[in-house]
Amino acid sequence: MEKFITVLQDIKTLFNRSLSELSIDCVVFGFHDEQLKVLLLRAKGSDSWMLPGGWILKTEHLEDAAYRILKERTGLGSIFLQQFHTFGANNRYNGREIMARLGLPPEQNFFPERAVSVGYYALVEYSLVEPQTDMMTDECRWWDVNEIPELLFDHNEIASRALKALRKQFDHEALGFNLLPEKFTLVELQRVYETILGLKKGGLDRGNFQKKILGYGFLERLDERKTGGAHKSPYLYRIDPAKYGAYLRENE
Amino acid sequence: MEKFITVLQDIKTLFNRSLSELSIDCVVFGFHDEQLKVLLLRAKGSDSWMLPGGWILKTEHLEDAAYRILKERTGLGSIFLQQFHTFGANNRYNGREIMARLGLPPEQNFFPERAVSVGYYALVEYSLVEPQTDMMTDECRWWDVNEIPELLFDHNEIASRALKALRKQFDHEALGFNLLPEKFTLVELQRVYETILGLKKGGLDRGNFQKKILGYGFLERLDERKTGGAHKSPYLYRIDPAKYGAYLRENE
DNA sequence: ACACCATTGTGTGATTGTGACACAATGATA
DNA sequence: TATCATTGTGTCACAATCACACAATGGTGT
Repeated sequence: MEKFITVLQDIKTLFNRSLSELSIDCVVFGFHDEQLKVLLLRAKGSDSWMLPGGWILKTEHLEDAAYRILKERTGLGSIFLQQFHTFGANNRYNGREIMARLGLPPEQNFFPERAVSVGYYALVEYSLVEPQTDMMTDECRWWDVNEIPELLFDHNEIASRALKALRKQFDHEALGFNLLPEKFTLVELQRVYETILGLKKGGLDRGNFQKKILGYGFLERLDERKTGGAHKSPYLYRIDPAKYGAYLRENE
Repeated sequence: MEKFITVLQDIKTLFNRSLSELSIDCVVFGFHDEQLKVLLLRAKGSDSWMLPGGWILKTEHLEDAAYRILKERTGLGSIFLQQFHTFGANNRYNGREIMARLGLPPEQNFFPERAVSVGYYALVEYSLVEPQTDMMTDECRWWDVNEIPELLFDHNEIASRALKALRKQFDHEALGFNLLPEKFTLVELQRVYETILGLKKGGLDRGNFQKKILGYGFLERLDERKTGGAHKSPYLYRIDPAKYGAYLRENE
């Protein structure tokens, strides 16, 4: 109970320093085992899962807040991060409900009556992430994107909308490698695309996919090959940062 | 001065009923004289122009707030409205600056220290709009999108980002008719597309444009023709709501 | 050591989509 | 009634995409 009171003090201090009506929620995507994954947190002392998120400090740029929150949860600094929608249903959140979930008297609610949340999605390299909990949660782990449980608040809607935004952006911008290690083969990249677009293995024609991706002109073929498979070993590729920058500028 | 005090009372009341750290700004697009137009407001007693916007009521859905603000400024109820970005630079807005602009002592600032703003853009039929001022402004009129003056706060950035978002959405969704009257010719629609995409008259091939648009399958050709031109009179078209709904569902 | 096999790198031909252009039809004008 | 800008529609070349083919290759099993 002592510890609980300390936590509540922390929260009160946080609200004093933050824009208390406005939060950020992040949908962190990773790729592992030929599956698209999402990072979720379990609320302290409950079975309820939620997206990583937090309040924006009064002195803080919105985007900096998103980077800070992701850094706290994943340990990663350099991340592909994209704002995709702001959620403002007037019933999407309820301070009293949170009090109740924490086992506190709802009538003493000190959370804001209502909050609007800015949604970001992130693409990260799965293997580099070390999921970390915060003071409100006691578990943080990856979930398969097709097996997301019922989440708190409107987080299911946020997650599904993030996936939709991700798919849309994938259609006309080359982003797949953000989910892969620095060096990767073209077939690995193809699996990322197939998974995100909801296709089965081989749903994209291998030859055509490789021609298309290489046609963008920002992939650099290394002399190195990936060994270990019982077959011809494929070349490894990596992003050429200069050429990728040029590609981004062309496609505005 | 009496009136001023009344206005300030109004503002204080408004803040008590609203999420005071969070505002909405709207970029209202219209089409007239073969030009894309934006609706701007002039701040009371100054030469400074700004976007229509406002605070979100505590009990109000974010999207309802955007519709309310647009209704107040344009008199229109049914509008194509699209959230496109949320602006959260920590220096984008300054309560003291507003006080100064209103000719009030900055140290008595009662505006929020900082505000984040959700950006919406709207497509409206130019001829139906009756620009209306509010208590903070004394002029409201259309500006050519290429002649937007320097605006207050970060409104220039919001406007240019809205235009970018509009162009992007135009690329892969049929929206042009939202800017036109109920009945229109295909060449009128073509001019809308050319203007928004930044092309000159005839920049799109007429034949190909018509085939493409009609190929979407949601335009209904009327028996009526548009007369008055010194040439063959073109057919009028209108949206078939049922078929347009089907088109939207297909394209997710 | 050697045949085998899944996979890779690359090529080819068919199909589809798009862009450039052509032309007869038409409605107002003089 | 001839003229003319504009409209409705069609054709054709070219580019992009798709479906498929095949030799090359690195590991596996005998």
